Amino acid sequence: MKDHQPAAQQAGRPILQGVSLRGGAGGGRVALLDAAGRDELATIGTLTRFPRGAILQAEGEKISAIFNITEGLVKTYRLTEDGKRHVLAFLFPGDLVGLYEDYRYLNTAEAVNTVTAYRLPIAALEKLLERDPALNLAFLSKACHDLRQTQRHEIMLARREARQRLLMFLNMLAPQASAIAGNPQGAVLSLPMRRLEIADYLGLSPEAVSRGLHALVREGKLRLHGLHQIEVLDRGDLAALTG
Amino acid sequence: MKDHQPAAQQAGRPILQGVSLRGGAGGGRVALLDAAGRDELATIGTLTRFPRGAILQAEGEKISAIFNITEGLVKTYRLTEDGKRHVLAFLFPGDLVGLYEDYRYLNTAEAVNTVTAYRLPIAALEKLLERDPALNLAFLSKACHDLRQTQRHEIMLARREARQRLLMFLNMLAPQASAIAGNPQGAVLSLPMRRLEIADYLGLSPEAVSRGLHALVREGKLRLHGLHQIEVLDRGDLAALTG
DNA sequence: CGACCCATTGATCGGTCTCAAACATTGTGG
DNA sequence: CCACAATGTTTGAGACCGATCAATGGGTCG
Repeated sequence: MKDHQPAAQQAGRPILQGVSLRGGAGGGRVALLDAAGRDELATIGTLTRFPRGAILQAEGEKISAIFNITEGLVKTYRLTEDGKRHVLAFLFPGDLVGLYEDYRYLNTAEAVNTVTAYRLPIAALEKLLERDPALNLAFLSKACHDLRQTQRHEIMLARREARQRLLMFLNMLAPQASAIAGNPQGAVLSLPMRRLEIADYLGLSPEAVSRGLHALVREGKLRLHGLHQIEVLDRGDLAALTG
Repeated sequence: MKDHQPAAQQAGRPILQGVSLRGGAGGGRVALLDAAGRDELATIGTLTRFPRGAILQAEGEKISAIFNITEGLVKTYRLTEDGKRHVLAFLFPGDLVGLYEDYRYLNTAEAVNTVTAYRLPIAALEKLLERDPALNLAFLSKACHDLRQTQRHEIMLARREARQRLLMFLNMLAPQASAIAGNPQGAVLSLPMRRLEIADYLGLSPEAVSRGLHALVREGKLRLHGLHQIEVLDRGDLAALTG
């Protein structure tokens, strides 16, 4: 139970988090920027606030800035021609939003709950990256982190059964879980997103998500406290699926 | 990793390809390194040759170097505890192999056919990245490129029907296709990998891949010339799924 | 040229999607 | 503060699609 340290995040300053390319910290998520780097980003950035449902950036839109989340949860998604929506990632404080190609956003980014984020104009950011190698390295580290994360997501999607996708999903959220007093095996996961959003992330129907979760409850591995709090009773089953 | 031999010098020079972060080239895949950058990599690198089936690096192994492919095709995969194999990517000349975390490879990389690649020792590469901002930026560009590619792959996997996954797969290979003389609509795709490898990449059984391909043949959209050459008769259907 | 591996084809089974309806939660205005 | 309305969630029944198992045919490499 070493995690749970969002203490480092003041809502007022940029912060970049991820697993560093250099080892250390036992493979845990750490700050990729020192104070100087954060100050530099703060210089060019503007703190912005988004209510739930707000679109930070839309697929195909000409890029003007990327965002660094300091509070709240953001989802990025893409729409397919048959009207389905695929959620590519849930982004937390310390993450960057705004992958682009040919200076156009690839995905739509939407606030899942109330979000505060630093808006970093792309032109200023590029100049900064050109002249600050440390910042450049931090962004490279972050990109590699996101790449690893996306690969894990991909492996989740390759699982055929809803049950296993759900278990891997819960496992990915485990690091962010708060420990339960008196039960080191258990933890309470906070899921701010709706069932439909989970379904779009897992490539399932919301019905399948619901059925899967309740099946795990019946098996005695989970307990639901409302819709957005999940108590993991046996963390062993989850850990087995890290692959 | 016992079956690799140093290769002749003329087999290639380091080359890094991808869609640049800066626009230009109409979003096409371009060289991310200038001559100077390539020379720098050549200085620390060793050209190496791998026969089909050779393991360039194994999941969980302590990292010693990453590879820059100059010829041939590499697949990266991860094994799940139920014995299934998920292929994360097919890597072509101009690509990098060796994503790691905590200085251990995340995935296994295997040569699909005869491969030549530059072996770049990680320590030397890190030093180079520290003192050369241009190289650093090129690697950041490449990481973003791979991230976009992985997201496309993810969206493919989220498709429910085998037919659509196959179409998106062919569409991703389209840029590498050689045009057919006299038919601007058509192209010949080269698929060096086996059906099983395609299946592991698409999250399908090899039977489903076979059935899907032949269904497209029956519809008159494809023609097979042997197992590794696919002629695309109507490129329109593919383009519709760019996702 | 032969042996092995891979690719194809066929039949059955299982799991999720879909459609539909009951239920719970959230947000709103009186 | 409560009641109502609008979403969002859960549960059920049937259809569809790919996985699996099994067998045949074709390529490839020694």
